[in-house]
Amino acid sequence: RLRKWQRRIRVSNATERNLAFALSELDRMASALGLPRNVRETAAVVYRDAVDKNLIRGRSIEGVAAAALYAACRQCSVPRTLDEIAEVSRVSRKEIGRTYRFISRELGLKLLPTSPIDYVPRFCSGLNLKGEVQSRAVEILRQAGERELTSGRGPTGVAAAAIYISSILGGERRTQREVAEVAGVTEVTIRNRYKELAEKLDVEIIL
Amino acid sequence: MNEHKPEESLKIENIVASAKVTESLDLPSLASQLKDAEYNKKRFPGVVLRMQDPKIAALIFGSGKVVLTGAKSIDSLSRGLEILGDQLRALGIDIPENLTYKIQNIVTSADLGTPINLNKIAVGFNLDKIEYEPEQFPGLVYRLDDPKVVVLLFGSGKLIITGGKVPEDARRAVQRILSELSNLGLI
DNA sequence: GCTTTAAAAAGTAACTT
DNA sequence: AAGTTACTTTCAAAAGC
Repeated sequence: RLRKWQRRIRVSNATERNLAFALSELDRMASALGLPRNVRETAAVVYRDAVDKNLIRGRSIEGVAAAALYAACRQCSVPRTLDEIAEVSRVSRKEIGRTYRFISRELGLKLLPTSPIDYVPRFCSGLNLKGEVQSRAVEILRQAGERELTSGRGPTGVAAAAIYISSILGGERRTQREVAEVAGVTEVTIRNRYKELAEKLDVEIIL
Repeated sequence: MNEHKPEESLKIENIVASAKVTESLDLPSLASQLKDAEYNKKRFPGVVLRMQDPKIAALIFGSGKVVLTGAKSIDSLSRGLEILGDQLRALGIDIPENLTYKIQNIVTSADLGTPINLNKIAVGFNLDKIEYEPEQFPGLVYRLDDPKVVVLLFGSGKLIITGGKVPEDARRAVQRILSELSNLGLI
């Protein structure tokens, strides 16, 4: 019947319109965060999967888009914190986190907790630190992980402390304030993590 | 102190219970007559009454139903309800002598006595019963089906068990977690 | 889902001294 | 840099938006 066709067309239009809006949102947020294309594409796949499983019901397109982008960053090993995603979204950090948990579970994303190591490249380039300093920071974090110095600590704080230490070891010292700035944590946090790493990893530093 | 007997470290930190003390209550007059009462209908539909003796906070509703929170033992919870009943009777309200209540949630703390690696637990335990986002919160959230409680595990080995209805739920939860950790060689 | 209550855990944040 | 306060997470009930 004609009615049926009109309805299909209407639904189809709405669906396409919503998808187009979601994709433009993903692109807008990704651009604001300077994310590479593969992350945007991953986010688009996550979003489409969420739509296919009707996970949008009762949720805002923007919320799901933001959660999809957050998940995509983690899947691609270029994590952004919930706060960073929230900064370029109109949705609150709390809502993004809640939606992320939901789609993550429903889509079976099985994402492991974010590793501090994944933050090293971004933070180091933000501090103009060479690859050698970067490698040393990664090594410090690897050891820290083995010695249980990362349990319960914020990944960004631990990564920042490791970078602070490696920048000194590599003769390219960055102040706690500079590192804190790019890592988005306070100097107090860097100090606490740094003291812990320094004493438990016998990485003696002469200042 | 409790290093070798996690079960002896169990401590009830808070009990939430509900009860029905009468058929209906006039909250505005209650709020004005009770000393430590607080009432802002715009903010919350119930009267908030804080008791000092057993340090308990009571939420009193117009339906005659009440919620008690803050009790650290079932005994103090009972005493708190009795005191609330007496205070209402002192205001000339008919309140039954033997008030009954229902425990809705018990929050218990415990200590495994040994630090634990949350990352390894996050990998070893059933992924869909666990949530561990150190960026957001330092504790690992573990949802058990039996007993039906939620446990927060910390790197220090300390735990918070919540959602239980009886004290025994916390003990069983700790027992189960201890065996699961030893089965995985994580403790 | 939100509002209000209470309480612990450990990390991080924001102020004040 | 030390202290203090406060917020993150979990839970449940209540009446109503």
